[in-house]
Amino acid sequence: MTVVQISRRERKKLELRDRICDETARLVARHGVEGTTIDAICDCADIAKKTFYNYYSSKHDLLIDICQSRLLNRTEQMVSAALTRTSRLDEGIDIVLSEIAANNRRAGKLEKQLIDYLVANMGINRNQGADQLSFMNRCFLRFFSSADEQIRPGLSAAFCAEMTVGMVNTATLNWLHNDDYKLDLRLQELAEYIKHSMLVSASTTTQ
Amino acid sequence: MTVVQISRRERKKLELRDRICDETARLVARHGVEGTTIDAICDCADIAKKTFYNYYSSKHDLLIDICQSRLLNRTEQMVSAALTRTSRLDEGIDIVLSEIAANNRRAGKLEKQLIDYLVANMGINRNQGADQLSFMNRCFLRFFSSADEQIRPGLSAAFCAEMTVGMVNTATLNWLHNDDYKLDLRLQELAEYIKHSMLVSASTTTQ
DNA sequence: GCTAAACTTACACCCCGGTATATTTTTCTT
DNA sequence: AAGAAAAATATACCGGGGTGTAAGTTTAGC
Repeated sequence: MTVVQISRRERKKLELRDRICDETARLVARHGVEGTTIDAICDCADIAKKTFYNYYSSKHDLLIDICQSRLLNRTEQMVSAALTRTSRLDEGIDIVLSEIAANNRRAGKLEKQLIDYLVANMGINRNQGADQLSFMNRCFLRFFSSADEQIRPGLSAAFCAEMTVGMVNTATLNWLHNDDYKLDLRLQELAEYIKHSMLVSASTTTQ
Repeated sequence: MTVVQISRRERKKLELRDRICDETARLVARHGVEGTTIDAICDCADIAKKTFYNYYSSKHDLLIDICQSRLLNRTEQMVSAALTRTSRLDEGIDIVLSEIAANNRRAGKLEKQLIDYLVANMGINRNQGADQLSFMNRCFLRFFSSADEQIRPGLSAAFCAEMTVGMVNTATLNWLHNDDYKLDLRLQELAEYIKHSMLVSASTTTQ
């Protein structure tokens, strides 16, 4: 039955990698990104420093990995889910942006730290790995490309995707560093704006 | 005649501050931001490390100061200049975005390093000082506020300013980390988009 | 079971940003 | 010209990210 062609060695490696991530997440939730040292991570995960560097080439690498699994992939899934629920981009935009708002609203300390790290380091590909900004761009590119005909003539899917990412990011950043920033309202405003300016108005719809 | 109420002490302090900035700029142009160490800066400026920290509280502080004087203030002046040349926001947008494109096109290594640092650290106000993102927002807010009546009904000047900053930043970031990115074209596209979607079309104009 | 390869470990070390201390030099005041 | 205040200095140090080495441990495959 179990065709899992995975050796004990490989399995243990995966487990350890997970443990490193989990312990790091715990520490970041408690002490923030800057306050979380590699040594502390190694202590908690009960490994030697050198072992850590067998798994991640740098602290940045580790953090991006955590962001990828806990934020970026989630966003991608959200966008995909929106596309399966509707084939109309205007509805999709509403769904996605309101979900982003909801996620941020209920974000705990860990999530806020991660969002902060991620958005602030957007486009920093210190390492080989694909950078986060491109990831988001591709994610929204898939969204807009799924229905070119709903995009306003003159605009390209790539342009819409890039600018959407840029606007969402800037709103998120402003929210993170501005206590009285109303992210929900801004994203709602943004959704209206995007629908109105990037998409052809669906003739059969509200007002 | 010379009413300059500035003591030798104050003058020397200003000179030294300038020297620190200049030497840092030279080093950054040659070795990048990461490759420029405080020790190297102190060597070049011929001061003790402790003296450096009398002038700047951190490396970040210094870099932001350099960015402020060489990028942000320039942008602000550009926006102001655009407003004196025309009272029409659509023309202003064209002027500003094409100048940003031109500036980036002829940016040397130093400028690219600074833009990179600045955009990547947008919103990171590690220190007390006003952060850079707010600065840009205020800058464009002044722009849009100067002629509310030209803004599309339903949109606010604050919203337009924020989103403009976000879109320009994301385009800049994509350009920095993507060799075949056509920033000129994107910014042109963006200018058209902004004019069309944020501003009321001036009835007396082209097509 | 035995061996080779993969992996982990402890420990010492480098680099860099930033701090502490105690002393000397420069400038301002009068 | 002398004393006070401010600034600059050399030097040693700390903490954290990251590396190098040489030995020890686990695993895979026979």
